[in-house]
Amino acid sequence: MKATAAHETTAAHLPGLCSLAPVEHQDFIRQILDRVGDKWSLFVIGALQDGQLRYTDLQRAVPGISQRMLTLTLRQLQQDGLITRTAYAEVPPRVEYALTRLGTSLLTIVHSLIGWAAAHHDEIREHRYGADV
Amino acid sequence: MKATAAHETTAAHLPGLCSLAPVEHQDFIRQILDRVGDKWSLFVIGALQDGQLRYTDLQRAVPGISQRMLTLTLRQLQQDGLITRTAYAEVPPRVEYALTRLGTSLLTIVHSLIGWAAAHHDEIREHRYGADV
DNA sequence: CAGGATCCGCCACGATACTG
DNA sequence: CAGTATCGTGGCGGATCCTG
Repeated sequence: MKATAAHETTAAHLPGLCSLAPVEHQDFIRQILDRVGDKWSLFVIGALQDGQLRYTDLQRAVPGISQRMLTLTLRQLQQDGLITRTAYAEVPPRVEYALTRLGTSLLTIVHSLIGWAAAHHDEIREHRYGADV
Repeated sequence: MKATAAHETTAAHLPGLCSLAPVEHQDFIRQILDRVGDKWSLFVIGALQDGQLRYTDLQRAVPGISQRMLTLTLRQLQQDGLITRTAYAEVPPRVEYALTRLGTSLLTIVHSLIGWAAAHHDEIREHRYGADV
């Protein structure tokens, strides 16, 4: 309400969390973050970094993932254009999944994140489990 | 890559998702990912990028976050050594939160992720909501 | 082999009320 | 102002069974 609070730069049109991004992109950022935060998507992407894999290969490549989650994750990733799905009309059926260019570009980011995690691994652990070393 | 196709099939001690990282780090990666994937932590970190903020400032800076979630997120981030909490024994009470060096380094990664999201914003949207534009 | 369909437990998260 | 305590819920994700 009241527009007049112009000189008050506070929250109104202010970056907000938006220090990160323009307000218009916020919910989109949220979506991307949700996807990235998905329990499995990054692992699936990681599993595909060396080339295409079949469904069962992925199951083995990502230990602990359930069929349901694998299927769902794959669908989401495909829908976002991060991976491709190629089904061959053979018997037994064969389906290959592979990263798209977009997916590969995301992988780059993921790598730096993993790299960061690995680099500060110990540092964080220290903080978590007793900072006294 | 898998060229040699050793008799020992890959799965057992194999990289697994580990294309991403050594097996020993897997659960740690998971933890980091969980934190990054947190609904709010990245936004809180982003809000702090321009300097320290107080509790209520953060509430306004991160629209939609509840007190409960803000408190929990802050605690986690602090425990991981990503932010610092400084309480002043005044009345009314005042508490300042700020990024640590570690937190700032993570912010860099986050920025590239946000940057990626912004850059491929349209591309992903196309894929999601009907690829026909 | 590559998935669909279904049931269900768990806990992350939100809303609300209270406090030092 | 800066939290804590408590309750309720959605939906994420696991397990299991079924199919083309």
